[in-house]
Amino acid sequence: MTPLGRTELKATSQRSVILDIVRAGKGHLDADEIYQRARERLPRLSLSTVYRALAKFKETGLIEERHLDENHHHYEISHHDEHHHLICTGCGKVVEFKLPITEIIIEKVPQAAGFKINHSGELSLSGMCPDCQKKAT
Amino acid sequence: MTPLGRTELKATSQRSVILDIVRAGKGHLDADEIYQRARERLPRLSLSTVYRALAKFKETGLIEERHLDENHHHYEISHHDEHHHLICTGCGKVVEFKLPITEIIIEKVPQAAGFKINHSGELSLSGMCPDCQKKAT
DNA sequence: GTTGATGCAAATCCTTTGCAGGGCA
DNA sequence: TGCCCTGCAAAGGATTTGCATCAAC
Repeated sequence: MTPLGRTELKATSQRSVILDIVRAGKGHLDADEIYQRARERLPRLSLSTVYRALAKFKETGLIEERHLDENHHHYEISHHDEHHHLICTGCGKVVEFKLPITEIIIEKVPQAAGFKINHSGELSLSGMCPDCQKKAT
Repeated sequence: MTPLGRTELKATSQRSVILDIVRAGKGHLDADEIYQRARERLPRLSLSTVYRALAKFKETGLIEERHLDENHHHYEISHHDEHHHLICTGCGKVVEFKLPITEIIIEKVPQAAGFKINHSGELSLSGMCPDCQKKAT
């Protein structure tokens, strides 16, 4: 079986399909969406396998868990640059952008002095995109 | 019964106790913690009342819901200035700080142009505080 | 052959809802 | 009085876990 990145995880077909889907999903899929898509290729797949695979991937740093909204998680392949999300409350569109928030904070926030902020610092803002603002009028 | 801020909500003893606790909790209590504390004063209180009161308070803008961690919500009295949280992964300490992230983004992120970012934009970072870094060595 | 991964079902956690009774305006 | 609020119990969605089986190393 093709190895999964450079991890020590046992490579199974389930895992490679799941990882594939997360990769193709451009980062904004939740567990259930991943499950639905994976099932088209592996009809006997179970949801718990999806959760367990995602947990392992997260543990080894292959993917990251995001909290775009309040009720469940979304997953994306780990990037190495710091990026964040802006979600339109109108149409649900997700805009990804880069900004070194961590640096900005270290620089401007005295209370953060000495804190070792980890890479997974995440910023999710919501707002209304130009299109939806027009529609709303 | 003492009115609850300047809202039109019906004032009940449950609600005033709950609001009191949220206020005293300095913003980092979840529903169950609020429930436990409120029960000391109102032994017959039910958890659903807590959830319903929090929902109402949120709706009227009296409090805000935060997503400091992955599994449940935290509540705090609405502030009028934009502030964010830095959570220590070692001891769980929460440091609040002020920073006009929204402005910074509008200014530096081209993709955000035209977006109307709403006030509730929130940033939660995690990291390790100086004390915990020492202990970890 | 071992060890870790899977599928299934049941369990758990957090939150919401239905309903009948009760309290504030 | 009328309407909103409450408590209780049951329902709901997301995620986790126990267990026997199975596949990767």
